[in-house]
Amino acid sequence: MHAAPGFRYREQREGFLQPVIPRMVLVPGSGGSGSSNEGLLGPFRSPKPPRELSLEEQQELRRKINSRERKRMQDLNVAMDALREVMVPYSSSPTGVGGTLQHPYLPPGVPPTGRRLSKISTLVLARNYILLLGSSLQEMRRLLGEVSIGMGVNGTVPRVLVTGGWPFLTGQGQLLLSPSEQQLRTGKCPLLPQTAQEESLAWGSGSISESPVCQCGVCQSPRVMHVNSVTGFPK
DNA sequence: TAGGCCATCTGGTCCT
DNA sequence: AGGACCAGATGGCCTA
Repeated sequence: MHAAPGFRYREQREGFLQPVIPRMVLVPGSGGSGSSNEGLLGPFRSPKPPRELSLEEQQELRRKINSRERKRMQDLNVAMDALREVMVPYSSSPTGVGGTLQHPYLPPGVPPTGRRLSKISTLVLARNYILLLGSSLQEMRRLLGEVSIGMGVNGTVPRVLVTGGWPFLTGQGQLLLSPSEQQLRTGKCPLLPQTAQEESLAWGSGSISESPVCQCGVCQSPRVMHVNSVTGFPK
């Protein structure tokens, strides 16, 4: 495993349960999410406990529940790591050919930190990546359409590229910019819509502010993550 | 030292 | 009944 700064794997320690379980049993109404049944003990806060359990049974049950939850979160982290592996080339490469490599999903001038992506950053970047792929696909379809029309050739363009089969952005709100275009727009996030119309299409209604840059501070990426409505991938 | 990020525990809710 | 999922609480580690 890699050991990027700020990255750690917490060891499994089943003994960690020991000081926790008594807390649950001995401190009525402690911890948890502020349920209204304060005063009842541990896992049996429901109005009618199904059946009596000994202290050992309670502890065993709590161990099982904790273990399941731990496993669930670990599985989630495995999936998150798998997603990171896809995003890592775009998040942690310090250099590229001929000098620094611009992060394709971070605004120009914002260097990758070299640290492991946080969960939220991973999700935001992955989302932007998907949007970019969709835009690229759309652009490719458009170019292929022009080529096929210019050549007077029908049926030679892969059908999936022309007719769809994968969600993508349509209309004038294309987020795809060529590298040269991106460089011309230094200082702005390359994924930002460039016009009011694009703004409306990309962010939908109810976006948060007039600032062109995401205010979340995660990656200074587009505001799409704050849009209330489901991301539009019109067919 | 404050803030960010994370793992874990815990109780509640929903589903099978 | 048991498992999955969720969100709040808590505490540890790390970085600026």
